[in-house]
Amino acid sequence: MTTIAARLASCTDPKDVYAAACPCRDMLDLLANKWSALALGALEDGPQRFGALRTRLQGVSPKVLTQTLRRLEDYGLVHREVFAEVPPRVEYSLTDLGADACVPLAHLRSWVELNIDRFSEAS
Amino acid sequence: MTTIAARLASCTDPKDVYAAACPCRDMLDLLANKWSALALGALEDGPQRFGALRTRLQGVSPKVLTQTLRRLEDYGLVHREVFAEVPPRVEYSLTDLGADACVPLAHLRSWVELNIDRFSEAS
DNA sequence: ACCATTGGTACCCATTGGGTACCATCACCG
DNA sequence: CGGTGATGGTACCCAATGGGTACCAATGGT
Repeated sequence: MTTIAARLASCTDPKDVYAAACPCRDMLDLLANKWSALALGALEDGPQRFGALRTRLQGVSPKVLTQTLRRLEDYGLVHREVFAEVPPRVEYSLTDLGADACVPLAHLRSWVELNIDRFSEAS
Repeated sequence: MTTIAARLASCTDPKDVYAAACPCRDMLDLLANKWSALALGALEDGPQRFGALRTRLQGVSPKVLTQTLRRLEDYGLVHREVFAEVPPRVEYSLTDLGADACVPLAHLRSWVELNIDRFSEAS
């Protein structure tokens, strides 16, 4: 097992997203992802159930949503709480780190919406 | 052929990255991508040749770099200029739109570098 | 004659993104 | 007492595609 701390220590030029071996690269890959950006943004409104997120993120399949949320949970951006009820209830919420990550992601999302008219047409 | 303008018009709730059919979704997918974010950031320093970009974006393969740059060019974020020389010289530079897009992406990159220590270890 | 340089492309492969079908459980209704 | 609905997934399967390596074209320099 390789912890993030260990990888940072063994990284000759730490904290540089342009270095292939730097864990920053992995974190950028995690955040610079369509579904991650949308999921974190949705959770800014407060804790959400799986079904609510699925509705909000139009077009996402349950499998992909699960993958996305679990990955965010693994890295400490999202908290997952299961309630022992029937039918099952699972609530996802932002951790402090996740809430902080929302700031730059929100900028990115709103930049896209504000500038969509300026894009060229795809070939 | 479907232009962005046409797709925007036919989109019931325009300019919403959460709508599956909105072109904003595609643009978010374009920008919320590891290599796009790194390539645009590299070009902030001024026009760069293919080889320089390849060196800067450690770990990128030529094929993937080409794909990334061409896609950015298709959507009007990057300008590609070929000089009729031997050996060939190709310079990539930011368009005005690309330069604007760099702002939120730079925030994202620097946020990652500043907060890397706070991430949990991956499972 | 031969090599180095540059910006790719051709080809191939494994990973994985992604979709659909299905499940387990219990409350509730008839 | 059987049927139905709600919920949060997982199992399974597949095409796409991300990605790597090998190679090329063209010419100036030695």
